[in-house]
Amino acid sequence: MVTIYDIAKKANVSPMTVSRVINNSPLIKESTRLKVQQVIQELEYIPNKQARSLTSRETKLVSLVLPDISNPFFTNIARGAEDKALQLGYQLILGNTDENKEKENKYVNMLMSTGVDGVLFVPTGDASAANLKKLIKRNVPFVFIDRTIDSIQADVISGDNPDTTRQLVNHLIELGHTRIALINGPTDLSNARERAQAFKDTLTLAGIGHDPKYMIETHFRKDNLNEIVSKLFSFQKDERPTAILATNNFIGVNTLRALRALQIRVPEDVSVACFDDPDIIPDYNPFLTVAKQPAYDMGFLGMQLLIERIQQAAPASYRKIVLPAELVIRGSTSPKT
Amino acid sequence: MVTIYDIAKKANVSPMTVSRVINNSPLIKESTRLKVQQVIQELEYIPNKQARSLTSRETKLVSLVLPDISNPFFTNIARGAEDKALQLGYQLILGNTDENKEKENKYVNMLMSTGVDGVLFVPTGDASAANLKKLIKRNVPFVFIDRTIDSIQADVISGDNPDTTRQLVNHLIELGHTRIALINGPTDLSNARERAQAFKDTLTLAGIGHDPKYMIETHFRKDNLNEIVSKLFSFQKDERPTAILATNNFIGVNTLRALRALQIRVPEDVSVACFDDPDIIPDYNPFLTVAKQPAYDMGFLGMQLLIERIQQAAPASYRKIVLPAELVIRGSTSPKT
DNA sequence: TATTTTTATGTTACCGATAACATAAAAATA
DNA sequence: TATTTTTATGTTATCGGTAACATAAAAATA
Repeated sequence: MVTIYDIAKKANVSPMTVSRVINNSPLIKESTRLKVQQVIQELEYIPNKQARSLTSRETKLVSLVLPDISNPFFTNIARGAEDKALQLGYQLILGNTDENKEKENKYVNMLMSTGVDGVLFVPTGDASAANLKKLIKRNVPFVFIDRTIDSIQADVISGDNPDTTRQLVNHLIELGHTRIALINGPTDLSNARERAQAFKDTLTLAGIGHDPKYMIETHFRKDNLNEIVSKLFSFQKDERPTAILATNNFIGVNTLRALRALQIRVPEDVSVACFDDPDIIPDYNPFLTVAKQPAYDMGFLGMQLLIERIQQAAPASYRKIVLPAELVIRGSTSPKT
Repeated sequence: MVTIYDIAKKANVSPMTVSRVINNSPLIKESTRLKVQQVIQELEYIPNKQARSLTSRETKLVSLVLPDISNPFFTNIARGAEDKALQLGYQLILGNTDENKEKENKYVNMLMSTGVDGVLFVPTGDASAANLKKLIKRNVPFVFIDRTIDSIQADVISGDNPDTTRQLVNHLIELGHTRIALINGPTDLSNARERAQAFKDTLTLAGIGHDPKYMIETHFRKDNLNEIVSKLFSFQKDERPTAILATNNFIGVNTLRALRALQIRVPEDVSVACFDDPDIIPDYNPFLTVAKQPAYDMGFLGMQLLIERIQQAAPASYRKIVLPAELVIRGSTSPKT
């Protein structure tokens, strides 16, 4: 490996002079600069970042810890985050937690050892607090994305959960639905809690009221929901839901599949809407009515907040950026029959 | 930051003893080991990987350089690669080239500086050779995934391009199509070349023959193909293609969109099939007939080959693993009318 | 008990860069 | 020309680990 010592020897200068040239120090004579740069070119020298970070105390590495990159919502977040990171000279380390606290813990430990300068973080649940406290102790800044942890202060980028829920529920109400079921993620996640609350509030405000039997809690993962859905439809005919709101794309698709397995037609027998598009390149005939959260922008802005924080260019008080979603009405929702 | 020196002082041993405990050296007295481990726990010591890699000459970082993580084909590759990396104790740095040689070059330079132990590489084209030669010079192993570069030797994981093309073309032929157009990626990419060749061969073998006017070259990116498609349909009626084969998912969707814009119906007026599903969670009613390449496995196996290579556990001769695709027939292809 | 061997621990130097200080050369001033 | 100031370069120590060698303590052997 070519080092500054090799360059120094060949250029007849001290290693420190080479270092100065590399770092564009202004106190270098033009002739020396040229001579050294020439040798750098010649030997194809590339600075060793590990050595550098030992003194500089920064690695120019950041991480994005999220549940599953193959969820298109997170795929877009990742793309936005990587774009911003590259633009600002950082490299992105990716981690998939699968909503699993042990995996999350493993990543946090590895990342601290690797010395990442900061983490864009989608927590797996309230138990993430312990992991985040480790980061705080080590002075590793992080930014919450999509979800927060009440007990931990940090910058936040999230969708507008109350407003988005309201949009979706009101869309269903406008179609004449009154028995609307909510299939939600685990309520130890802030976004699931906020969506559940807004769901109830919106129904109450519309004078419909809510009933716990229509509010189901499951996971934000690919899963089989046959049992849950069949239970919803085991009610008496005039008690069965005529619409289902799924609080993320995986739940939306899980629900569609369960309905198909149970031979319940969509939208004839039941309307279905969800948060986030399951398709990243909407196909010819996308089917699901969704509220599209601006995932790419969330990743992009999140990375920006993070790097500002890393470079101490951020205000002392934590920022919370809430982005609106766009309702896209498609074939999976129709007027109540 | 807590270092081995802090541990050493508190435990009344030398830093080297601490280092030995951390690395499970067998020459440590049990009582010392316990004492040191106790202090490590107490001070929540975490080893500094940068310092370590300075002597060990490995960073336990690997990179995946691909065109665009938001293409579901590559999303799945990424997920597979990350899973394997984590399993073997490596962290994954992600890079999106957007099929752009300059971006690719930028990543390669950054990665060498960062000191990644290896790279899983989807080259952007023949011009990638220069970048790869830099890696070779620095002794950074890499594995090709999806595409190769003729002039560069390395392990390879790819789909079975000839066989997959054959499956798709034969499916169209069986439906009665004879005027089949190919909308392909740039033929300075090995996969595009192989697909073009197999396309011609399959048609020839079927006694249909091929015509350059039905073979279009474009990009493997999201793009507007209105012009290209409208040209194909500007032929006399009995010369117009009745089927289109797109060589990746983006081209497939681009084509569908162009056809819709031109009010050409699918599959009534023209059948469309492509490589790789555009949807990662196939929606309720996926439309496109596709050949699904096993992207997750490609990423997983690719990472395995790479890490074997890094750890010098690989055979001297380069390995090439070719994985078959699965034809999924859906509504975008139908018998010729 | 003295000597050798084994086991456990410590010392020193180094990985590749840079910060902080020291010094030499050149330019400006007296 | 001598002295001061400025500019350019060099030296030394350090970041946090570990390899290689050195040495001390304990155990085994003579």
